[in-house]
Amino acid sequence: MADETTRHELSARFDPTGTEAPIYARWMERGGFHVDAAEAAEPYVIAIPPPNVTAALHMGHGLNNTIQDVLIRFQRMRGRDAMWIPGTDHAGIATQNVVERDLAKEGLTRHDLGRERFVERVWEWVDRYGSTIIDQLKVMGCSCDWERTRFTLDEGLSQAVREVFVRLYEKGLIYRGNYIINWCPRCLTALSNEEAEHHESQGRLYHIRYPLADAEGEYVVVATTRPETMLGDTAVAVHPEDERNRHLVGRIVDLPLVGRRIPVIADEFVDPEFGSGFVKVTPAHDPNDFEIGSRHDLPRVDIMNDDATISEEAPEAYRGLDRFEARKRVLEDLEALGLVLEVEEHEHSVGQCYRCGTVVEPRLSLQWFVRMKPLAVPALEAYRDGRLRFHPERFGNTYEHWMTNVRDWCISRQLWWGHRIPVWYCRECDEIIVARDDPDECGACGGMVEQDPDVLDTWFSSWLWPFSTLGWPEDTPDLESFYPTHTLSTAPEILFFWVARMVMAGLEFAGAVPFTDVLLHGTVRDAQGRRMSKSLGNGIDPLEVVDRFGADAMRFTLVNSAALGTDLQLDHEDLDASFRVGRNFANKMWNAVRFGLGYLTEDDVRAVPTDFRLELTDRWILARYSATAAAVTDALERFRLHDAAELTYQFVWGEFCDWYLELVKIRLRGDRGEESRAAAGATLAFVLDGWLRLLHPIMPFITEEMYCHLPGRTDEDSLLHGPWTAADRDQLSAADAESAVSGLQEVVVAVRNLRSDYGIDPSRRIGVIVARAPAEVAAVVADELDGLLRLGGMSSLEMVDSIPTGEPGAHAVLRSGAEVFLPLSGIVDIDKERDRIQSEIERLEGLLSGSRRRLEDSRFVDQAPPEVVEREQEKKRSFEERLSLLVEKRASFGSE
RNA sequence: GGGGCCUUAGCUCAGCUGGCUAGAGCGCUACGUUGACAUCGUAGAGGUCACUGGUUCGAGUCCAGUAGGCCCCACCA
Repeated sequence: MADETTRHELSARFDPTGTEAPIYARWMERGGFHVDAAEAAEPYVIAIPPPNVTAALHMGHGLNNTIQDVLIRFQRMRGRDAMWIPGTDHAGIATQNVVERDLAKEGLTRHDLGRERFVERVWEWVDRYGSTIIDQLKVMGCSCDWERTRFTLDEGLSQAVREVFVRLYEKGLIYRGNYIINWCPRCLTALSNEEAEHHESQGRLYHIRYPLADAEGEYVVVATTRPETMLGDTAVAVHPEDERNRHLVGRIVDLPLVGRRIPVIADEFVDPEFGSGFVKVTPAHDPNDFEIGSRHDLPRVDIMNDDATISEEAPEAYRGLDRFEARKRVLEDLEALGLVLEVEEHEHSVGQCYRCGTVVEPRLSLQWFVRMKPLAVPALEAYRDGRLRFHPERFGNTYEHWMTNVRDWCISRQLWWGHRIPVWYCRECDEIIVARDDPDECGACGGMVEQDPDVLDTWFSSWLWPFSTLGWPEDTPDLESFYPTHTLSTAPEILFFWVARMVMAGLEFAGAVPFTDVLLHGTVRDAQGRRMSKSLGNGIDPLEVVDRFGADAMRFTLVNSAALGTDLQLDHEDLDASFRVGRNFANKMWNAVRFGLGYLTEDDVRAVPTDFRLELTDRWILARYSATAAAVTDALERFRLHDAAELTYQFVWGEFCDWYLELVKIRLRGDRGEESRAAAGATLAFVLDGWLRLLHPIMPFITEEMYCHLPGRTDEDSLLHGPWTAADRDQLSAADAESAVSGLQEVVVAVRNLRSDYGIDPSRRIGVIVARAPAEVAAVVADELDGLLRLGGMSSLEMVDSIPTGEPGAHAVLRSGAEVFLPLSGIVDIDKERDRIQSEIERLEGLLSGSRRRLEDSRFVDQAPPEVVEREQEKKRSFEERLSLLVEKRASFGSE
């Protein structure tokens, strides 16, 4: 509690401010989230997708970590040794960029500092800001095993990275070579295929004439979207079976602007149908051309520097120009020579650096690669034989497709921040040393060695996360107890970057699929459906939300809005509208408990309801609770968190608060004697306690707070370790009670309905007559008469055999078959009543005729399952019965 | 060029293996200070479940096609 209010003076409004932090502190003090390997009999493990160290929490984190916490808390309450491994990622490029930007404010570049000092500087940054996001997760209530917090660049994980590199190298799965990679000219590093995001963009296709060297006035026409790369052309290719052009194979072309003489070659790659059928071949700047070049042994002319300016390999006129500047210049010059035949608008996809958005340059470069095919085979198998499951399932297709078509992974980065590549080159001989420990000298000749200057792709450490965090490559007890983990929850966009690669690494190095279930949640979007991003300024700060509405309200809203596999929309301009649902629900819960506290005693809380003489409504709410608990459990087991939220919400608000609390008030006051009070008290306490449990995974703070407030409990108590649900303590189902209470609800609703139809003053209490109520409904109506009268604003409720005729009033026939009659002489207007009844008759007639049609169709009766037919017959009977009563009623009005 | 998803009340979406007299929250309208809750209560209006065809006793739910929107993958210059 924020203030000094005691149990009996809880404020009418729930204010999470000041209550959440102390609760979290209590959990931490008791070591509530830690699981020791030695005592983990039945572990349930999630490894957090490590956020970037420099990141600040955004709603995507909010959603993902709420999901994980719900799962962890659910399993913890069920008695599993639930362990959630937290940590952060060093995020190579992203972090280096952040620190470089910071340096830039001082007018410095990393080169001014030099490598060593720069890396020190990044570490300082990490030490200063690195724990921010971890602290923020705590504010959200995340129950991670904080003692196990890891960082992808810490000592242990670095050892794992090195071990993996060496093993793969020794196995021949890591190699170094000159290939076309994606180069970011701003970050000045190579990128993997996954790190180059392809976006459709409107570009131009330029058709350019290349004169034949030996025939004046004859040309071949090539088409390109990157004209500047022509400076590096070393051939022109046609398809070997291209009837139109193949006679030119072997001829020589004069490469304009450059003056190089290049051959016309034949290669299968060329599509004879596209354009003129000629392709310019630039082996150093295009992956296809590289392949063609390799097949034909063409020279590779790299015309670009690292920063994408034109290099010394190109004619002087273009040297030093930026690639886009060079493009313009090349076109102008070609234009001047009359060699530009045509310029076409052309939509094509252009790769961009996933960190800075700069257009990447496919470029020949000497890099390190991982051979992926051999790793993909077992990873694919694991999915196909069901050891790995995706939720929603459709992502399995995506996974399968990527795995089947996986290409080698470029893992070297020309950065300073990251795991240094464990490779040394001898200065004296050709020896390459790949080692677990830093070598002092060349093993072959004793010469001086020099370490490769590059670092590894960030994902080269992330892909080891599920086992490196547990101590691998050491054979630790943690690894023994907690690997493989169980569930992985993440965003679909890192399926390839991370998830797929973790599966590969897990199988290759730790001998098992790293997790059995992969949960891919949706994207958080703004009110216009746009992705939330810094640049659009449409993000929502989870901390602000927690501040204003409480972590529980945020968590509930997120879970409730995110149906499995669907995106969710939140309005950054109207947080109140976005998080109202959760806040209001928390308030509702608060007040329901507050009400209970006014009546419940310690004995009630300790009692077992079935020890008492339960009344129908008690048995009803116990049955409803039990059904809800089962459904919620099932939903959580199936990762349908949204259903779990929805189900508890409807139960707590729509059944427990709206009906049970209302009906039980009188009994709690003792108006019906101690026996009745005690049964009500025991039931109320039991159900209250029950749904606090069901909601604890989603709303841990308020449920814990309320739980500890129940009579006889103290802050020493906790829901953290469950048990999950007490529903199985007793056999609680009660079909008779359920149909009885729904009959009762119908009566109340009908009365309210009629009152509203006739505009009866809410404060006016009216007498009501009920006839033909089924026995169980009659019983519960009799039992709960007081509550019923209050709920329907009635002065009396009389049960009769049949409704008196000839008396003016409003009439309704219920689904249970009961008739409700409000004698309202002077208020009820005959015409209106007749119209009302007439339209109800018409509605029922429609339903009845549908029902009859079905039942008269022998195919339906013969082929539909018997229970469906039976249900249909019941429906028909009910429609007929209700209709006949209404028709009779109509007749009593006489004809117009 | 492949692959996937979406189209259900004014808005945001549920509706998983076909049986629905199609739901929720918000919004809207009317009414309400009945001692848990106005962050509330009661009632109401609002839907040819995008369209066309098929399978089926039965389709919002399955299949095919059409239209619109979104996403992922892809070396066609």
